Amino acid sequence: MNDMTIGRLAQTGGVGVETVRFYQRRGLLPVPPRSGSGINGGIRRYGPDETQRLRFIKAAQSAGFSLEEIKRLLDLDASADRAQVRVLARERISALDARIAELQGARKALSHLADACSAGNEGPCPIIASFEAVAAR
Amino acid sequence: MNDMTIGRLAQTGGVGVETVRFYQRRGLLPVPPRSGSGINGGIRRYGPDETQRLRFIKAAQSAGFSLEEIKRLLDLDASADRAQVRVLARERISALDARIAELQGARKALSHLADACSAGNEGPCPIIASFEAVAAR
DNA sequence: CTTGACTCCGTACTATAGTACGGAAGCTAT
DNA sequence: ATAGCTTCCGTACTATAGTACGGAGTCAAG
Repeated sequence: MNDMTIGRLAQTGGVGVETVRFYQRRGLLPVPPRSGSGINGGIRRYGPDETQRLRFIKAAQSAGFSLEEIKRLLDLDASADRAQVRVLARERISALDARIAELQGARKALSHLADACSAGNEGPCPIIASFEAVAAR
Repeated sequence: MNDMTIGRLAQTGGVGVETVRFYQRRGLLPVPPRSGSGINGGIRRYGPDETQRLRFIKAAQSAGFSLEEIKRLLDLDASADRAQVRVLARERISALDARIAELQGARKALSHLADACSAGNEGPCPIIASFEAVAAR
């Protein structure tokens, strides 16, 4: 079951080997013991738990969590502090709501800009002004 | 009219003086001639155009444009290439739509997580699993 | 006409999130 | 048993977007 090398893990997780090692240094991924026959032990093996963890990291990143925050979430996952989890989740939901609104405003400004520049192919097209006309609302 | 010092400009633009200078180095803000009496001229003065430019930079940043892309937009603003403006705007709109959808998915995952951890204040609360349960959809 | 705040300038440093490098050791297929 | 791909490890480098620093010059007010 725990039979993946770091290369396979990186591959299934959709990241690079160096990224896996980077996450290990940051404490986001456990460093399994080395099971082998070399002087310093051999090569490390990984299982599906690590793959899931990698996927979680990516999902949490896309939610706007920093690696530092993700580390807190992962540490919390092992604990029993439900209240703290709720706090972090709600904080991030508020931040997401704000960010989503901001991006929707930006989208409006951009489509306004595209419209303003749609007639013809020549002549000035006031980007700064038309962008801000909507961004200001 | 063009009577602001760099400090006032930064203040009205809601950024730091060093940020203004940084933008000047990057070509995002013009460096006005120095009008003064010193050996190397004196102090630079800024007007409302620069304030507007600063606001544009912030708005464009919130739309996800990098400073490099913003520089292209500003350069384009001075040109007459409407087609190029439309391309950049539409590219960014697509990226925004994707990002908004992503954030909405993340929001769903987080509220799922908050729900899953809402009963009581003790006991395990599987962050990784409950986050991914929704993030995967 | 000096004091104190502000400007100018180059250079260096910070944070975040990786990415690359180089050599030694380990593993695997022939 | 050896060639050649991987792993392991520390260290260094990259990109993005600033932020800080130190010394010299400038400006306005008292």
